[in-house]
Amino acid sequence: MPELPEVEIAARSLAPQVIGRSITGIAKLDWERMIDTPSPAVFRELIVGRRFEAVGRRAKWLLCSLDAGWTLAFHLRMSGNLTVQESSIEPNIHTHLVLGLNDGRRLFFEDQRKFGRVMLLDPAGLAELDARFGPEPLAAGFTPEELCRRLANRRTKIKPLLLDQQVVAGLGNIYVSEALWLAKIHPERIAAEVSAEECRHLQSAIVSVLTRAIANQGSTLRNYRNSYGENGRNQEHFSVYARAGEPCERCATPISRTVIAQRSSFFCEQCQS
DNA sequence: CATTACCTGCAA
DNA sequence: TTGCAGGTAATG
Repeated sequence: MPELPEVEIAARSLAPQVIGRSITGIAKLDWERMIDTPSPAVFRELIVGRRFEAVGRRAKWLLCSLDAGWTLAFHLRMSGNLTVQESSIEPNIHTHLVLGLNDGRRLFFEDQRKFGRVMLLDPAGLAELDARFGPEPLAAGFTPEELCRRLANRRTKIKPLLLDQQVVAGLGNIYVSEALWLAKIHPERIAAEVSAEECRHLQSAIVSVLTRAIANQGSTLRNYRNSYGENGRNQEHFSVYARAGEPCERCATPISRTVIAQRSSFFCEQCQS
């Protein structure tokens, strides 16, 4: 899926297209299991007439603030896409939710693999969601010291630990591999054994990898598009992800691929230790 | 910690 | 046909 940069770009591109618009109705909903909460019946009832006031992000959730304190939350998981389409465009078989907007356009939630989720939250529900995640890596609170504290005493490998959304919010398989390469840390290192200095490098590597990905409009491997339907370009700038066998850009050693905690991991065995 | 489940499509 | 894919939750 979309990781933090892709969700951030999805939110930024969606915002100007929906803010101030109201939801006139549900034009299509053919996979009710994607509505996590409330029940699909209640969701159908509450969503009509709601007005978009803001669009943001927390971890990998895209959050639409609606009137009356409601939040419409989307998780794109592996293959989800949110786009705004003209009234003449018909949804395809992978578009499972279509919301009508009062400017005649429609918001499409397309999701080939059907892992995506939608929630309509009241303020308490939103607070509960927020509490499930660690710090936002691009916010002021994400300091080297904060990251160090979160790695301390953890006997697990650094790579799966960084995928844990309670440790740092929004990282996924691509950007963890990229950040560990930039920080020259081997993905199988025990988290607690990462030194304070390495931790500082890792914190700054996470920030720069994510910042660059956002500047490049996110990474499009397969399904990801922004809310105008446009591809990201960051996949052209990967240093290690999906580049097994290609030369490391620092030392020319072929990039390795291995499986750590059931996920593909890419790294340079020469310059990451 | 690992395994399985959730889904579909694509490339080897 | 098999394995793999940007994620996460629920199991041993």
